[in-house]
Amino acid sequence: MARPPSARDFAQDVDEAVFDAVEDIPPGRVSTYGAIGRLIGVGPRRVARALSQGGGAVPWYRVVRADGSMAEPVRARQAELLAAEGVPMRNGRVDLAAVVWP
DNA sequence: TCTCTGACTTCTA
DNA sequence: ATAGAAGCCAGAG
Repeated sequence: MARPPSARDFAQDVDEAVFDAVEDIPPGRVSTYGAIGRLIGVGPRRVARALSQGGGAVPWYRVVRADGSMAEPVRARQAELLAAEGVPMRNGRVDLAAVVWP
């Protein structure tokens, strides 16, 4: 639709970029909020927000914190899903050195 | 307009 | 390794 860009459209575009980057993560690998945010050009909190809103359509569980830990609300579920993909974990934290995705 | 909050990160002690 | 503080981005009241 020919229509002047608005702030809301821009935000939606950023969300798409986040989802695209998350979908691009191969199975058995994980990435971090900060890494994705830097690739896209937004802050890590913006990535987390995008996933919390519409992460249901993407492998959000392949996104973990910078230190390998996971978000509280989904921590148990995420650990289960990652373990199912063969992601090595250590005391509740993902072994980023082994599965981190550039 | 201001303030609070959140699936975050990084620095310093 | 743990803890506290500052920074950053966007939505809700």
